[in-house]
Amino acid sequence: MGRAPCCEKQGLKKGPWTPDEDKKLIAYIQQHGHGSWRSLPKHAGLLRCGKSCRLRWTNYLRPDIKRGNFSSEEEHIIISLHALLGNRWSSIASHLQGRTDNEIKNYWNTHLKKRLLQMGLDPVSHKPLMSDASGMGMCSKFPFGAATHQRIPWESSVRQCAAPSHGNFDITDDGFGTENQSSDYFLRAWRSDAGEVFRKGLNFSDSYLQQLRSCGLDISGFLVRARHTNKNSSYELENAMGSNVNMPLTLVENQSPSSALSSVDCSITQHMSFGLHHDSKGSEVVNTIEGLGKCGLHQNRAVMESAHEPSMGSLTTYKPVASEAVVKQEDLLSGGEASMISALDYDNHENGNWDGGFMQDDKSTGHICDLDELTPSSLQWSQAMEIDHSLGFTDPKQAATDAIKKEMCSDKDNRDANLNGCQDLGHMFFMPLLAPEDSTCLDFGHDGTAQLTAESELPKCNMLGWQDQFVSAEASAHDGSSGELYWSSLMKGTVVLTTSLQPNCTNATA
DNA sequence: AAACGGAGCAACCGCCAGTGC
DNA sequence: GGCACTGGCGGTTGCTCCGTT
Repeated sequence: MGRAPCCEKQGLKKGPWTPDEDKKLIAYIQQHGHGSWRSLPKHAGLLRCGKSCRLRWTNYLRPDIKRGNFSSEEEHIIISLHALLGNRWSSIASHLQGRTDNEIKNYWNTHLKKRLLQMGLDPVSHKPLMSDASGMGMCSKFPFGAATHQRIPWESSVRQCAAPSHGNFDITDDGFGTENQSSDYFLRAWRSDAGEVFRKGLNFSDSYLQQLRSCGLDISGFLVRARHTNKNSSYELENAMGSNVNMPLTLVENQSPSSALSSVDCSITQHMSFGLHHDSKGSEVVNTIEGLGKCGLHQNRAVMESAHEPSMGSLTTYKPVASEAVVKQEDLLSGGEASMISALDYDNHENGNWDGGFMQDDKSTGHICDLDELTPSSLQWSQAMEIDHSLGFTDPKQAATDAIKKEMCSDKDNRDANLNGCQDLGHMFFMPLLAPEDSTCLDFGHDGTAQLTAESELPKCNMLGWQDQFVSAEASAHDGSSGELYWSSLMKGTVVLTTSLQPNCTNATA
């Protein structure tokens, strides 16, 4: 196999390796190690060049090579890392035990690249393809492609659902003004025909949910019903598929990473709106907006539609935009100012200039409003969002993250690309600002990795504490040892946040 | 059954960075 | 600093397999 040799060297064989050659190579390396690849063929009795021997060994004969199909998790990691690292196959391979760069490269070119194209994503930039010239049916039918931000999974789901029953799914001209900010974009989507499908779903009519399922849409992570079950423990959540799960640290979804590409992103953020905040009086009514504030997600960054049912507490569905990020608020605040803050609202404009502000609970309305007097300038935000500054959290475990950081941030261009890549992928980062100590919250940090930490060692109410909780829970959902790696992959630009946090989580999609 | 074409993938090529002299 | 050598990496090739016509 392989192409014909372009320059035959005297007496050196090229082309496919025979079993006999493989045996010789394996036997020699097992006994002597490979040493100098240049001299190896001679010593091993092979009529090959050293380079060919090295390639054969590293790509095929090495004992720790993992053969066979790629798992969904591996696919997920490859896509995520490719979004961040590009065609740096060896770097990607270093995060996949037993996989070679060559194998990953081949798998990308033959499978994953096509899959992204089918999803309407440019396999190079991982951004949406433009709808006009691409000729892709989905894009031309549903003009989401013109949006300025990453097409996120929810949008695809809306499209899929809308396709059979809602032909007039044009949200580009609906009287909502000309702004193209993501929040408005989602608002328009929400008010569209397809959005109505979801709004109707709020009724939780079994027959209607069945209809939604029958049109091929996975809405399991989209609609959530919440009820505070008792004073001390968790909120009971019921998603649209009728499954019940318990907070804290539980995802509605329990699906494979590959299927998560279509919806899990939503489910996690929905959880963020619940269960984060324990009412000090143990009230049965969940104030979802307050919950949003507590997790650092500003309501204006989400399309929200809520219905209050006295018997069930609040029922809220929303979808936040993709460009949320973590900021270390201590860099911008001092003293008592922090106590006024209930949320962060921030985004990154195309020019790399961070913008944002602090949010405060408005007790009169129950909503969160801008806290203008504390809103930092764009310059301050830009400085705060500098990855080595605010996103490089100081932590005793920092040494464990250095290697990854070095790889990600080897130069400024790469560093910026990495940061932007995360945002472009719709990766959301949350910070549990001033959350009460008994709160339960998921936090997705940006320092690239995290160590597994015993529960008793978890710091309360700080960034790394939440991070560790996540990792711990995640590790328990997997096999313990993979938690750290998986977390690392998540933090390196993953498309979605996925997997269940508790192994006994009800599978909503079953 | 034969021809065809696409998919999959092992293997090669050229380039580059690191190292030692 | 310049050169040669080595190993590593990403892009590309072309053979084989397999499904379709």
